[in-house]
Amino acid sequence: MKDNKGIIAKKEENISDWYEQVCLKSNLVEFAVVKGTMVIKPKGYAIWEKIQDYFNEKINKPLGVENAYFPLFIPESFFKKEAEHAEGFSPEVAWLDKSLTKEGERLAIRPTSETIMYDSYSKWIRSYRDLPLKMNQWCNIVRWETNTTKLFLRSREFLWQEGHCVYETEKECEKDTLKVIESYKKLVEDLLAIPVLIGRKTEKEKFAGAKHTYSIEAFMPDGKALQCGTSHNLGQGFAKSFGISFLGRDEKKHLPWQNSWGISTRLIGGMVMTHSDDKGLVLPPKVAKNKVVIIPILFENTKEKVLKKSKEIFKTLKSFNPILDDSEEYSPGYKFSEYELQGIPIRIEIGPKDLEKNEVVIVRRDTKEKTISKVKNTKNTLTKILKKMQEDLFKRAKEEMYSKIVEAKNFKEFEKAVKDKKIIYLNWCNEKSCEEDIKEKTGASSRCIPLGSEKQKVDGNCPMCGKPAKVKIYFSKSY
RNA sequence: GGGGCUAUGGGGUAGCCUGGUAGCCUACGAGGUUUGGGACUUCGUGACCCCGGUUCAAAUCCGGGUAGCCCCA
Repeated sequence: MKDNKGIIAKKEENISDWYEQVCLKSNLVEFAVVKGTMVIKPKGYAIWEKIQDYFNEKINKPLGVENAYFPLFIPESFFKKEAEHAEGFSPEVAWLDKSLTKEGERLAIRPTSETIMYDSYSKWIRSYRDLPLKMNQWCNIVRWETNTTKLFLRSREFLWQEGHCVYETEKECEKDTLKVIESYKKLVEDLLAIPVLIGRKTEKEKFAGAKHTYSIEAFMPDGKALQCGTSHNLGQGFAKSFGISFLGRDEKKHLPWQNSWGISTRLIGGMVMTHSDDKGLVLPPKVAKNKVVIIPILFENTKEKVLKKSKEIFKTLKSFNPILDDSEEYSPGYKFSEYELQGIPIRIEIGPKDLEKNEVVIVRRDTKEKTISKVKNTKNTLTKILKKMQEDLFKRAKEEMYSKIVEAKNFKEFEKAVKDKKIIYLNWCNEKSCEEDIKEKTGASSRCIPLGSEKQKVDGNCPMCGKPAKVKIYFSKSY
């Protein structure tokens, strides 16, 4: 192999270089001129569209959420109506240089759209008959990070969806907030085959301005957590600040309850890190646009026969959106490597020896496992292999994640676990000062308090500060 | 937020210390021979991140900017 065509860095040795090479060389994405921005190329955007399709169909629809679009620019005054929210986001907001409103007010580029959407909501909501109001928008947002940027995982501009709903009662609101985070878990696990832990964020890590936040957390091979989706119960705080109120069934004025929730193109990065290998991208079959590539093995004497058969088979496999690479400029070996780099889940080799036996060779991208199939069974065999591959990718990643979880009973164990790139599970005091202390001493931050664990009794004292333990929680380093 | 390293055709690099003709691999275009794990060959196109300074002369030295990577908080 000529070194500079494929991936040079090794996942085990230098995950950062490796990750960048996989993203760039598989043609998902490119660096753009401005720091922290990227060009998402067709191959990368196709993955985003798969996520959008799944989301629109399986999350929006069942919840009764409609898609809409709100503006990019937010007047400073809007932004400052909710104090906690404004403070939480202030270091990351990009402001326009010019004052573009008549009043000479500064404009922010949205880091999230609560404020601009709720201004509209305050005009739209008059009575309980207007509720629930359930809207989602697909858009780009800007968070002007000063830290290191990383393709998909940490960039100054990224794409996401943000759902924003308004309810008459706390109960309805909380029910949907939970339903969304559970649906996110299903999306990430079913579609992208990334296992996640699900839970509630601590006071320190919750969304600025929220009552509480739920999140799903994935764990990358380098032991760092990747927050993959969040669902915030906003309580009534934003409603109060933005003057959203409704006349209830009792003919009295009430404040509604709200939630907001989102997933972003970061998921693409998580998927790349989780499954890909030293040969390049590995795509879970469900997100692969082209599930199959057919490579005819062409020799001088048998070329025409093999090509003809390849074309026939190509036609019967339309439902897999196959690629037929019958170009004669490259050797088969070259093509094998190329499509492995691009992450096409299945390769079919058709050569003269196979033709004689009326067979094809089917090769799985993730395991390189070869299956010989009779031509007439190809479709069935492919369906089975693709299904198995999707399951195996998830299973393997899940086993890896659980193998990394360790329990810490004292500070030393905690410290060692962070160094060993583990996910730490512990009985914890739930105090902000303790969390800040842990972050400072070890670099780890809280991930989430597992859903359902909150009702369980927690014994003993916090191993980090000695105060009585109140919750079970996960800690780790994070992106 | 603090520190370090880097930037040369589309990709990977040599040259930089000690200033003077930008070399190689790959990709790309054309031709010929090939093809079951990145084939061979001939010819050709193509580059010193940006802005300043020093100098007869800057890829090379100096200052600033931008972008990427690593480490620490």
